[in-house]
Amino acid sequence: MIPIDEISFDEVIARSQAACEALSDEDDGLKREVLAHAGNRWSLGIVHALGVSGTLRHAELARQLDGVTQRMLTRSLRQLERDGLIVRHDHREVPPRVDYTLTALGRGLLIGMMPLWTWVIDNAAAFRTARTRFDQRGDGGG
Amino acid sequence: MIPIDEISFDEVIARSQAACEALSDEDDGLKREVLAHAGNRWSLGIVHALGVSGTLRHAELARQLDGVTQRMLTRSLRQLERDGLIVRHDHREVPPRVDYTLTALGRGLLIGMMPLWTWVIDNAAAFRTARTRFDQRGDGGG
DNA sequence: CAGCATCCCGTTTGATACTG
DNA sequence: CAGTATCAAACGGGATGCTG
Repeated sequence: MIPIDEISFDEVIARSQAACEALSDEDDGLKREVLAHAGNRWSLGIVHALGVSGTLRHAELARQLDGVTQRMLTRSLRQLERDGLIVRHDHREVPPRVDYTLTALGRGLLIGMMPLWTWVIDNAAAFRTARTRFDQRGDGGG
Repeated sequence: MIPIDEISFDEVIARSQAACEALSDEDDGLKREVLAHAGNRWSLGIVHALGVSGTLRHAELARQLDGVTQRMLTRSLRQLERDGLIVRHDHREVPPRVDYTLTALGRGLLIGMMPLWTWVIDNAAAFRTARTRFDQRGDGGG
């Protein structure tokens, strides 16, 4: 992977350029799609919960993502399944039993997200500061 | 940073857990917020274009993000500015001249996104395959 | 317990026209 | 050229009730 601390910003730009060029027009949509799905209210929580627990049932996920409705949970689950991030296993039993697991792709997402999380944590304060300054600037006018 | 290739999935999970715990309730919202903004149709393209070109004017951005409307470009720009990712520089000239530049925070985003892009590139085919299989499975059922 | 169908709302996105 | 205002469409998200 990329030892980010050891490369210059120009290097980053070059890599970013290369990465974006490697993605064709269609893949560019895919890129945003991934972000959009990840930006959904529950998708990330599902992937994370599944990553931590390994396998979870519908109700268990509903409990861990406290606040989610069945509708949205099912929706998110389907989306994630369609994206190949999770696997749905229907046991076909009389008391319905269905559980979900992360695929290799899903684990890859978790891994790929890590640097972003550490970045968010590291810059959470900066975000708030920027936002506050922007909000206050509305008065003084620029 | 994290030499991802050299750590196990369990390690990733542990780190992910730590990362999620490090984010408080409020910060958790921030996390999704970042993803949501990044998931916007144009935000990512703007950050990338700015990262590559350094400084761009409104019209130049509109050209590079071909397909964007003035409305959405301005909106995305404002959002990005509010998030502290870009800086707006109004030259206050008679033929209006305004240009935008990435902040350190914006460059950080670009850096943090890199692993995710490489992952998307590496797994673009897997995404399509998964989606296709999911779509076809609708017939066979079970 | 798992999941689907229906109705409903707010936000995002976009096409068009207008201002300085 | 940069930005705003308005109107309309698309989508995400949610509450409720029903099925197997």
